[in-house]
Amino acid sequence: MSLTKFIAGRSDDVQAKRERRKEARPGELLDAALDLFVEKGFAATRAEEVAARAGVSKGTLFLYFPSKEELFKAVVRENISGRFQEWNDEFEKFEGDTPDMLRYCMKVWWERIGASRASGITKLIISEARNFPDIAAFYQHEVIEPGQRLIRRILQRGVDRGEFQVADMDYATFSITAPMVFLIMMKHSMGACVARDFVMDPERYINSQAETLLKGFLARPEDGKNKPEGRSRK
Amino acid sequence: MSLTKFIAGRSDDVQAKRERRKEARPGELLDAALDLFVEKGFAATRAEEVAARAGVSKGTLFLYFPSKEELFKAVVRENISGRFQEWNDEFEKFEGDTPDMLRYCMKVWWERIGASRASGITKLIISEARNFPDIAAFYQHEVIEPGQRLIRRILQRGVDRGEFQVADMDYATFSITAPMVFLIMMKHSMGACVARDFVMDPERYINSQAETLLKGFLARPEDGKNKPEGRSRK
Amino acid sequence: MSLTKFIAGRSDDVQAKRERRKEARPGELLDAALDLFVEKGFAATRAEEVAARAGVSKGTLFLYFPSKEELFKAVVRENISGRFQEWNDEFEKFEGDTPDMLRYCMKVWWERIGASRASGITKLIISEARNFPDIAAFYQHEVIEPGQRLIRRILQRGVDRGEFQVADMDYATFSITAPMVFLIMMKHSMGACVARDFVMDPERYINSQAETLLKGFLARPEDGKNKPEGRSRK
Amino acid sequence: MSLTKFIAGRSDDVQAKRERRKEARPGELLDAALDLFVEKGFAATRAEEVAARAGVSKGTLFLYFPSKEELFKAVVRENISGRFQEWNDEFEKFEGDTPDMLRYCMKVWWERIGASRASGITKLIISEARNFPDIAAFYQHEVIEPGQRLIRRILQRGVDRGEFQVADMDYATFSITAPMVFLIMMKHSMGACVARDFVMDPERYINSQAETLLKGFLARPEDGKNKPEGRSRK
DNA sequence: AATGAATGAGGGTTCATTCAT
DNA sequence: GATGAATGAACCCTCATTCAT
Repeated sequence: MSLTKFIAGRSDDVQAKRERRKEARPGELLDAALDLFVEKGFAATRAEEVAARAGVSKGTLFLYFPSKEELFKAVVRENISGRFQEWNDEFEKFEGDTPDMLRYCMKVWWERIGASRASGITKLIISEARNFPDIAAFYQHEVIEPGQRLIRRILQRGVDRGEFQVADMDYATFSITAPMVFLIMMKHSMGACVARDFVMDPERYINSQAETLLKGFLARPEDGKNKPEGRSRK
Repeated sequence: MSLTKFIAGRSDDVQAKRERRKEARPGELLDAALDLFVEKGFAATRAEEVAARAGVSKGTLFLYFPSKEELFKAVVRENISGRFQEWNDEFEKFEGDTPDMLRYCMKVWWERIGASRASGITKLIISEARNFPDIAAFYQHEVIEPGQRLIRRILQRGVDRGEFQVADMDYATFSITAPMVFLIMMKHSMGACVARDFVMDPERYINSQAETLLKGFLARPEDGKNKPEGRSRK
Repeated sequence: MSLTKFIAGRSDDVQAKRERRKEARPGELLDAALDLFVEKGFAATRAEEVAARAGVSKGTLFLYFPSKEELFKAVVRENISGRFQEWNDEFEKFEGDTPDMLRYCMKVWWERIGASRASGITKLIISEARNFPDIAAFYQHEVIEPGQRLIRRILQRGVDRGEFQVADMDYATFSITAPMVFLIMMKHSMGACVARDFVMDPERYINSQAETLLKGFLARPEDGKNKPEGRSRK
Repeated sequence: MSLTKFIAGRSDDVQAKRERRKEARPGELLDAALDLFVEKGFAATRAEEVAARAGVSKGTLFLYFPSKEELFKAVVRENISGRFQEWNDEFEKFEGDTPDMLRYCMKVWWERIGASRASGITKLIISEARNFPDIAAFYQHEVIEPGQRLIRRILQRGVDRGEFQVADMDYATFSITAPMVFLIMMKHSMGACVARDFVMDPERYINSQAETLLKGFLARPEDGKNKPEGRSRK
């Protein structure tokens, strides 16, 4: 998943151990840092702790990243691989009906992002946005906007094929985004702290949410009689 | 309920004017602290800054709150509205149909929480949950669960009256919660950092979202034929 | 001597002790810092040590000076009081002959600068010039150049009154400056490290030097016959 | 005399070319170190930088010098010329008059020390004396004192031959030393930082200084009437 | 011998907290 | 009660030094 990890991955070959470790270092550090930043936030994470979790000393961390802030930025960059082109292609070739496409989209998002450690990044950025506005802007540009364009393209396909009826594209897009954000924040914030007498199964939630949204999007003749927005206040 | 409220003695009593400022101190500190904690997070907020914004000296802050952490907890307690009883009553007496009730519920949430400074608390808690698990648990208990019970009651009413068809109560509840969480995080995190070429109108978004969800909830004879969730279980 | 010291000087009045200490702090810190910087150089002086010598904690130092570098700059500024105007005036009114004037000038320099702790500043700046080029330039501007103008004025007076014969004004000025620099470096560098089997008496050295220079400057008819410089030009 | 010289084996022997670089290592390191120590001082010079400038790795530096401090001492030892015997011989054979001898002495000092990189050592030692008292003492012993003996011998020759009249031998010696120290400190400290609107030509300065001093030393019948030092003793 | 990755003690700086006034 | 000067623990970061390769 991570470029660095990938490089470091060739591990059982005959190679000087020192050499191999050197190549693996940045990846190990970024790994450790991701966990800790997600868990405790930027400020509460101590550089030494990151180093320790990566199995190196404090000094080594600063051998690879010039400052804690740069480490943070590297963590973000590392985990934002622009996978959107690939996904676009994948959806370009999708042949089923659009409701299935949306279901697949959300399922795939969960499997590849939501359920993976990458989701921590979103939590991290949302939590630290105000302290790292440039990172936030970068993320907006590199992740949020491409993601929303992808969703919008699916919705548009549904509309074009007469499958969906969408009153407001922008807000429909947010409707699909919201449960993802919600899920991530649950997973990494409240959910991590709360006794599990009731735990949500994210996959079921995603499915349930997809169906609920779909019922809303599905075009039907009688839909016109429902009070649509536009009613909308102020 | 709130310890801090108790200390501050802020009721609607009639107090001598000259006593006013002194009595108001803790409230002003909590106010300032809320703003700063929401804006920068717990760790990045300096005690002195809070004091300065409240117009008092650093020492005074510690006169009212024994530590920064206690200040944080007081901020949370102070701003966690225990208004659910009141809202329960309000909805108990609601006489319209349930779709209107849900619309009204979301609208009212936006007006009283989402649009007000109280929304900052949610952002704060979600961001800091991992560092303050007891606060998170407290919030879960005092806010999230009552809130969800309220929503669930509305949904149940719709089901009971034959207006809604809800396959899974829990996840339907989350469907209504998610856009609220999403809205708050946008408002206080990313949204605060990103150039406003496209800004969402939260009220319109809430409306749009309500309608989308409603379309999903609305009971109709043919609905049974839609593939329900449970389908793509892993 | 120091502005801050002067302010702090009003010490036996009835004043809150805390208040008084606050006013005295910067001066005490600058005092301690001067000693240590002169003794050990900038890098080898630890902030904590400065604080300790001033009788305060490390944190207090940074209450008054935002960084070690700013402390250094403050030490330099503090000790470079532009006394040259005052000295100019003093010499303007001088009524004796110019040889006496030069003798007086060097004597006074020794008493007021060379023998005082202010001389440490010169040593400090000369030693650290390469690491603080802006400080060096500042010193050049504020101290060296005014000092040399003063000396040059004296020499010019001697020439104008027919007492001196000066072939090259610039280099004559350096001839007077050199023993001062020499004396300071001896005092604060080598001299401080070397067993005192032979110690120079600075005052006698200054006198001796003055006489030697004066013999060189004294205009006499036969001087023309001495081989002047210009001879062994490269 | 020099330990480092011994290690480096740098004599004028004919060595195999391929061995050359290896054998030259310590010398190259000392060279680089001298430059950097002179430029930035001991503390501000980083071991890695020295190694880099010498074209080797950090580890190699510590292969030849057990510590940075030992490197410093080696730099000093290496560059402290024990040339005084040679110079003594040279001056023993000098046949001109003593004023010319003094002129020659200062000129030669400038050419061989002042103008060369060797002058950096003096700056270095003067700047770092307090942190390396043993080095300072060593320098005093090995350089300053032999140098002063040499000067004193010249002065004595002048006195013996009736060319000079010297009231105080010690201070006269310092009079000749001072401009050299002054010149070195200018060259390596202030002078390196200051805009060159006025730059001194060291050779001319040395000449000028020699003439000024000579005028002071030259014995003449009327000299007795000048107020000698001893006058304004405190 | 040479390398350069790794170490960790050391020092500058911050800031919550204390306490004399 | 209120103040703000003082404190010192904690943390980031540097860099001389070590050592496996």
